[in-house]
Amino acid sequence: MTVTRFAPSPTGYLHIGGLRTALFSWLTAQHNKGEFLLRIEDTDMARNSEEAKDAILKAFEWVGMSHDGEVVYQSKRFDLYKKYIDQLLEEGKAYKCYMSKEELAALREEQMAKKERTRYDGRYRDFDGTPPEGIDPVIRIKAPQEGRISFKDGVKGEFSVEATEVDDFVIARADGAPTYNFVVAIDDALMGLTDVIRGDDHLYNTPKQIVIYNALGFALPNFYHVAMINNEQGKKLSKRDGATDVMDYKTMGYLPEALLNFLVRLGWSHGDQEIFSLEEMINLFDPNDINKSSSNYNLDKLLWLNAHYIKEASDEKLITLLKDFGVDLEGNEKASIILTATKERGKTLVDLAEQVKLLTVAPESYDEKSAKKAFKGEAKEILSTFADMLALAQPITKEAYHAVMEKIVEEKEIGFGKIGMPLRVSLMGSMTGAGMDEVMAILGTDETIKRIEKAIATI
RNA sequence: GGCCCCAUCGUCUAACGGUUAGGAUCCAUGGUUUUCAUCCAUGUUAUAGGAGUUCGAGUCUCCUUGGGGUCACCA
Repeated sequence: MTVTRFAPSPTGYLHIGGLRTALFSWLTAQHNKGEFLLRIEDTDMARNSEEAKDAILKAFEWVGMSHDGEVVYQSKRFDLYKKYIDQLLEEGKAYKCYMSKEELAALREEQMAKKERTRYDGRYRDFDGTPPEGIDPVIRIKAPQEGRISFKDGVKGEFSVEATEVDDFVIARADGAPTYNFVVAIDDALMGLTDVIRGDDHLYNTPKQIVIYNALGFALPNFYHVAMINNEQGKKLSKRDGATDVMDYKTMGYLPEALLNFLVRLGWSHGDQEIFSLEEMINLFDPNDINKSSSNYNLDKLLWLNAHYIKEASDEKLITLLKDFGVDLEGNEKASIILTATKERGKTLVDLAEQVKLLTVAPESYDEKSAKKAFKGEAKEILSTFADMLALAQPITKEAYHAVMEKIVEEKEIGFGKIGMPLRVSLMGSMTGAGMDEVMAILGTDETIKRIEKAIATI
């Protein structure tokens, strides 16, 4: 059975790039009817935070990517890691290193001065003398000293490094706490991972983890190292490039399906297809099809996708979503007609909420340019006559309102714009928006007349 | 700096070594719409540069350039 995972460290919010690799992992699991596990990498007690962990979990909930089984916390597995450290020590595959941090720093500086690669020199690898006083040793793994460490990567292809590139790295700190590369290898193996899909910033951790897999006799999973997402200039994505926190997208009025559709197309494609439902993604996704090159983040496409998913969304769904944006249409008998009049005009839920408010809340003021253009000449008189005609006709449907408009155009022998423009500004405050007949049907006769009279008073 | 990875329209991407280098987005223009938006149609824009292999290179090789990653008792 296919088992994949996402393994964030709880030091901040869920990053948009992290969500993409998580999505790739999740899709791989779903496609193969396998499992997608979640593991919190909280071995660094100093940097962890409970809030960060909750924020990550919340983001997953929002996008609807559920994980299988219980969330695994590395901080609760220290006994387990300790057992493996002791085992390696016993088998002579790991050893205690008494080098102080100062000595290590000095060594590093020396190597840098000689423009060499900085690496531990293995001085305690075969040490059997008397250890120096007052130093709590770290535990280092005996990494191979010659040959190459190689593996097949599903994205990058065959990948290998010189064994000399991997030094005897620390697997347990002086205080006994295990380190990242050590616990990742153990957990990935013990949790039964078949496919490890992660950012390619982990590419160089893989040889280290392979050293651990080999020392402990674990079978290797398949590795997929996905290239990073950069900003539009091809530079590393930072906060200055806009939102990097997944939950910011919720605040900005994006639908999770739009965000996921956007992300799945970064580094992956299926012919000319742009729109993917979750089901289609699951059916079509294969991590072996992930592109090697990094991709750049660009908001245009996300906005386009979001507009698409808003147009597709059902009224019930939009009613629920809009509640977070200050608009409550629950129980409003005109909800449906309001949404059909507005949903094509909003690229985000924020936009959509504004459009809805234009209809449900009378304009406070009139856009200066629009008013100047619309409230001139005989506009005042036309509006007044129109209000009278409405009061008399008491139309209800959109068609009935349209008939009244046609009537005034005919009787006064004017163009449609002569009534349309001033009416629009009176009702909406500016010259844009939904069809007038639609708007009036939503407002109702009383409210329409009220807004017209208010406008007339300002002319 | 050492080691490694990457390179097609502005952006996301497609193209058994053989296509007029395709689609989407963006932008522009036109149509529909009394307006805006939607929708539809049309158009502009790309194989980073240089060698080589080949009858034939976006695709294979090498160099250059550019970008990225990584070199912790962080994860």
